[in-house]
Amino acid sequence: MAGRPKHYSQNELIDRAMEAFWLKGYSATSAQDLMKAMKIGQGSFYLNFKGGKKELYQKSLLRFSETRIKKFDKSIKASENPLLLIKQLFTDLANSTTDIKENGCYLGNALVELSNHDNDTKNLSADLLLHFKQVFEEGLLISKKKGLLKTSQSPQILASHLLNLWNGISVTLRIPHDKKEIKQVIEMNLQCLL
Amino acid sequence: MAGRPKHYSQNELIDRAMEAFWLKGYSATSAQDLMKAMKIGQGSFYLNFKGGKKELYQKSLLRFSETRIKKFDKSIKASENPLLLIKQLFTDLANSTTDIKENGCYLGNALVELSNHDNDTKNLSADLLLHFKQVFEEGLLISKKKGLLKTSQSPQILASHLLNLWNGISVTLRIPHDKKEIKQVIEMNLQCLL
DNA sequence: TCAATTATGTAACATTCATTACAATATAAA
DNA sequence: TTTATATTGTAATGAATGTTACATAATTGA
Repeated sequence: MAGRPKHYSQNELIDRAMEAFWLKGYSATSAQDLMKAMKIGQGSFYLNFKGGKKELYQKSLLRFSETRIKKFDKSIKASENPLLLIKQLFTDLANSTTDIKENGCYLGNALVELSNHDNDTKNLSADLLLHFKQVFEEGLLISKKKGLLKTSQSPQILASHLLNLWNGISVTLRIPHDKKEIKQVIEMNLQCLL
Repeated sequence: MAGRPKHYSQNELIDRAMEAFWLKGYSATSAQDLMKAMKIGQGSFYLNFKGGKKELYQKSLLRFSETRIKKFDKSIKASENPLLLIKQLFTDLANSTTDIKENGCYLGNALVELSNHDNDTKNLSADLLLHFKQVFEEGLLISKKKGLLKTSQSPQILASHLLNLWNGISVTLRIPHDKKEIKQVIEMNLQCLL
């Protein structure tokens, strides 16, 4: 117990690595890219992440969930009208005011790229996306109790629909498009939340 | 003009390579994987595809479009009721009777994996997906003329919705799910085609 | 001040990667 | 049969990969 102090916290490192991974995906982001993004050398890299690149990536997926999705979860639970928050999430996505921009969903990208050749990481990203879906369902259940959601469609199916919409838009935004059109599509897809 | 005859047609090679790419994606599929799948050596590989792996991949994307999407296009144009064909496409997707199974959309995978680090290939896959969308729109226009599509929503927006639904389901299917639930989601999303 | 401990930076490593070079092989036309 | 031409298989190449080893540096507690 003592020793030379670290320059950075591990979470800072992970956040910087996440930026790099988000930009180019897992395979195309080299260990050198990562160390450059984290501003550390190889020594520190393999000291902090003994599992190397793969461990770092998985930790970045977890951190993504534990920051952004948890944040959304809390705001849903604290909100007077969760339906509005959900709608806002999607209009923000279309407006690219979030940092997702044209880089897709961080979890969805992992799911697509690593399916069929890294089962551990695939399962991890899938689990985290399922958690995202649960947050949707929670918001819908609360809304239903409050009388804000009047449709007879079950919150479970609606949550599944919302996760699917999220996955779709995250991909569709990477295709050249008219913003208005995407917004209309989103609005159409949210009509069921009445 | 003479010389030793080829063992295979180039399209046969591309089809076999496509299987390999579909399974593991672009980066994770090595040139050796490809030659093994195509059952040829390095000599033949670089003779047929002078641009190497990248050229082969792009040709596989084009071939995907020129076989499957064109096939769908023709059946749409020949159909009495294009709406039914569109619905069938999605229910087939949910049932995984197509060869997409859990490997996602071949074009969508390319779009997601290669965005932000290979612009040529990204643009190619995006273009081909836009063509897919046009086929949807065509089917909707025909249906409207025939009086099969009664909604006031424009075919353009509906086509955009269908492409987005396709992108979404292709990703969502990779998450552990209940088939019934996905089918309900699809049905809900096709309600607008009335 | 010295020892123990932890972090950092550099050099080296083995492996894999996509690709090239080239000799051997097989066919068609002359 | 010979010549020209095209395909195939093998060996080799050079660059990039992720990772390990280790000497150096910085800090705390004794």
